[in-house]
Amino acid sequence: MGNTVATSDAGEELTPTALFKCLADDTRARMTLLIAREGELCVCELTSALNESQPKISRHLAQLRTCGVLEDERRGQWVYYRLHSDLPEWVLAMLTPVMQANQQWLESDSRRLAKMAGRPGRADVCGIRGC
Amino acid sequence: MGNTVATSDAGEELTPTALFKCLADDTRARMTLLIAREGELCVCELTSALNESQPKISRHLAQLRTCGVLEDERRGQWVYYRLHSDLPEWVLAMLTPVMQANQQWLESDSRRLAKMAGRPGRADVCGIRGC
DNA sequence: CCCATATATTCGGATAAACGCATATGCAGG
DNA sequence: CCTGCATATGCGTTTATCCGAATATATGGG
Repeated sequence: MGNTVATSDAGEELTPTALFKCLADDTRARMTLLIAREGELCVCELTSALNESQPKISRHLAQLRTCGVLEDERRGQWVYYRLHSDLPEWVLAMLTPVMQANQQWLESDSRRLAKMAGRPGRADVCGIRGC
Repeated sequence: MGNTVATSDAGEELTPTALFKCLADDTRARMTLLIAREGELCVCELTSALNESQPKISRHLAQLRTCGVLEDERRGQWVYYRLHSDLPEWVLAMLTPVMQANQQWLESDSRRLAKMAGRPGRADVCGIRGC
């Protein structure tokens, strides 16, 4: 089982400008806020949620990972992305109100995510919890 | 006395992406955080603080004004910029921790601002309060 | 009215960012 | 091993962004 935690460690220090640049794209902003809300999501979930091509999603994820905003972990055939565990406090303090106040902006994405068939690692098909 | 409050009103709604794009530039990020800290600053103060050309500062200020992040007010020969009074709460909630946690990142800018000679509307020359 | 200072805008040109498409890599299962 | 699904990356092109230099507008004062 190839479980690999990517300790990309962000290398560079995360300045305000660098962070804003990372988030200054529709795809990246939506993904980051979705991930902040859901805890973690794999590439195929993000592809469905944002309704974009897989290469596009993957390339933007790589950017967020390189910036140190996200970290990835492979579990079997899927790669899950979540907020980087070494993220400075102020980044979380910044992201939280943005996410909370913009739920409606994420609505169509979260609707597609909820409707997605065959989600890995979750109770599929049947949307009822504990089914 | 040509006092003019620019009610630019932001027109468009401020999405997370639009906001991040506004701030995704070193000049704009620095100016915005400096203004958030100082309350308001005029163009010549920002030009000194950031040590950049006046056209460059002015162009970036225009962008921040167009986005609805800043509002401007002319007082005599100077134009003062401050955070837009109609800014959604979540924008302030986002900016505040960024500003507070990155004082050191703003250090050289604030040092230049403090040392600036001939600042309008403030006690010049002598740096001592109540002088 | 003219000058000095403060600020805004226009114009090319250079650089970087984002995209679509094709392709490579990685893992699971038969 | 071979196939299928998930994910990543390389490449060429289009598009957006940023900049310096020059210039335009606005204000206040003699």
